[in-house]
Amino acid sequence: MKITLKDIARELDVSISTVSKALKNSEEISRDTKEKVQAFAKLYNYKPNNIAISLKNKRTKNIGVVIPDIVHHFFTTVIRGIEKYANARGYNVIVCLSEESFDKEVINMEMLANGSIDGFIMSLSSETQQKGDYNHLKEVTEQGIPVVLFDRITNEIDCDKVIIDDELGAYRATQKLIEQGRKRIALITTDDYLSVSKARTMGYKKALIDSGLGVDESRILKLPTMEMDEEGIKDFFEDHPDVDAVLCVNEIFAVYSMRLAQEKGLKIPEDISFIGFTDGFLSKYAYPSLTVVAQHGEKMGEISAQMLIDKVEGEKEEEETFQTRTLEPTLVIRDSIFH
Amino acid sequence: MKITLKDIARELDVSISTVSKALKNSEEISRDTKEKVQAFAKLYNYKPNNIAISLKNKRTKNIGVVIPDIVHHFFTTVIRGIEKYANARGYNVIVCLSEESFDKEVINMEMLANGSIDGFIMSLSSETQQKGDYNHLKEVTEQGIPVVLFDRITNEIDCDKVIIDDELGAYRATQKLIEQGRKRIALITTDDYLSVSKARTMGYKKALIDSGLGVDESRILKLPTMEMDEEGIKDFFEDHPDVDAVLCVNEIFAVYSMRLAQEKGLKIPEDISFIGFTDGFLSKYAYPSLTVVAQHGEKMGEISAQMLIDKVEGEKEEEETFQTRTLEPTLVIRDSIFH
DNA sequence: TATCAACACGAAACCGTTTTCGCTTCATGT
DNA sequence: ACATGAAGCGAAAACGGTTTCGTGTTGATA
Repeated sequence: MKITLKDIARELDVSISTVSKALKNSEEISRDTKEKVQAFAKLYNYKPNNIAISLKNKRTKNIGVVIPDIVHHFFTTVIRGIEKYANARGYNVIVCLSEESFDKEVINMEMLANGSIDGFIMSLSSETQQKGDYNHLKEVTEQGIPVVLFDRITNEIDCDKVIIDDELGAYRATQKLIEQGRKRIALITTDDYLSVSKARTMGYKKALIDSGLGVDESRILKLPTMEMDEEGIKDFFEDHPDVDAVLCVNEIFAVYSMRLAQEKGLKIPEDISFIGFTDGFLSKYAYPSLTVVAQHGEKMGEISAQMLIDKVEGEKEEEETFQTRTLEPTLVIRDSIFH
Repeated sequence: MKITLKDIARELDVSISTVSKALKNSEEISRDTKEKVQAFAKLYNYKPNNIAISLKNKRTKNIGVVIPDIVHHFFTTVIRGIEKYANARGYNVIVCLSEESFDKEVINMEMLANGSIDGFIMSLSSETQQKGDYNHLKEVTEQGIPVVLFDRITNEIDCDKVIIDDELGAYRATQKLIEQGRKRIALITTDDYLSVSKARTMGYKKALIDSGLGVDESRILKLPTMEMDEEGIKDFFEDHPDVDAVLCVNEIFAVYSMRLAQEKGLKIPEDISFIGFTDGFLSKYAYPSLTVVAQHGEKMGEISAQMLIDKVEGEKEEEETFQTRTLEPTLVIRDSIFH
């Protein structure tokens, strides 16, 4: 069905090399032959086989993206950023989901590491961060496959990294709430093994301490995972009827918390304020709309892709040098706090 | 860095064929040699090169997914379904975004069609459906590359298809609203060139007619695209202060409409009811929570992947036979209508 | 002792390209 | 008349595997 160089060569009674060169407009080949070959190729819609070229060049023009999850808005926007940038540079994106599982992460990487891709863009699964086992990443980098880590990163691996300043984001958000006179600010987060949650918790605490309010550990709810735990949040608010502001590490926790508050008859933001992380549809279309720390996922994706492709295409000569790009979070003010 | 058969052969002073066979536990090779080779391979962590195998087998074990968009929940869940199923069968998923553009869709397909993938799973871009130009699909199927179309499909192409019964979904939703005594039911949709919008509009009209209410075309708002058009919706409600229920073709239109209603002081569902399409986070965590026609995206993804892989791996002998799987939509009742 | 199967392995083709190198052929200069 | 060089093309290796077929050795058998 698909035509190859060999087919053209046979039909036109020339050698495969001649066809190959003719199609590349090589100086070596006469005008006549080139025209003949090119016309034939166009007629039969010849397109070189990517796999053969990959084998020859040892370059696939594929990049592997391994992320914990795809339904949450943040990761979705990152993929979009990666895809747009990568596509513009002629790369395809292979997406693998670890679903927060260490084993799946390992398996996915092994599948891809055997020639299918030129490099990885990853965000670590929670299980991986919890175990602290990064051997699969080490193996891959030792094989010379470039890796870019974004958002959920680790210091144990030497590679390029792209993050937002989560601590700063949480700090500013908390500060904003304090400025508006909030005194009893709760934090709904996840266990500290998630690098981002840890940083956000630190920012939250720092803001409280800097303003002289001090940290009340009981006002911090640490859920086991990023998965929604409606009961956990409900119980927390039962136990803490006095909180006047809530910072959440994602938008779902925040929007759900807002609903609980509304169901108890509280006015937002008059009685209680909310700020979340991730600037997705939920935040924008919630009622009231949610103030968030925007993570600029698409930008992160773009930058990750750029760093990876630059490394992939770069000369191997220069000794390895890794950089960490830190993006500044932005506070998007909406109706869940005072304007 | 990566070890090859040739390396092993040289080190162990045997031929490449022997190594290949030994690693596959061929009967041809003696116990001694097999053990020697296998031990060496394990020690140096030999893994066969996927690209070489692809070239030989003319099978990549990659499937190409071309969709208009990735940030909307529906497509996200479809990808997840595809990825899960495909991964379980040893396939990788290459995701390409057409971003509703005909040209991008064509370019993406051409990139992938030259050997990078074994088959396509696609949902048509709105521009493609508008133009009605499906030559890129024809070319691909004529090359013998299997295609599965989901959700946004066309009858012009012979291939496997997976859809939900959009007309039935809209019919049932409308019927539900009518049962609850609604008389002036609006529809917020997009232009009819989108296959799904067209079907949903038909279901809506059919329900109105069947119940004797009759269709008032002025109560149908056709937005140009699936993109949010806040002004358009706002104007529509200004012009139609009397509607007592709204059916929307996605969840964003619905949730935004709910907010407009709330801002005007209307009570949901006492004064006005809302039903959307797509059972995502927005619907679930909106306030009030939104009743929706669930599209079962993950299931669609799974089925699409299964149909595609079955076709890819199936014997070419049997004459081509294509099927269309129609999933039944489910009405998920929440607080935006009476229970 | 000649024959023959079984055994263990290697050579080579093949998948579809790219690319280096060498071989003709012909025109040019001396 | 003959070396020289360029023009135009082909052979072959290479990328990393799989697989078919052939071949040399061994031991058993007639």
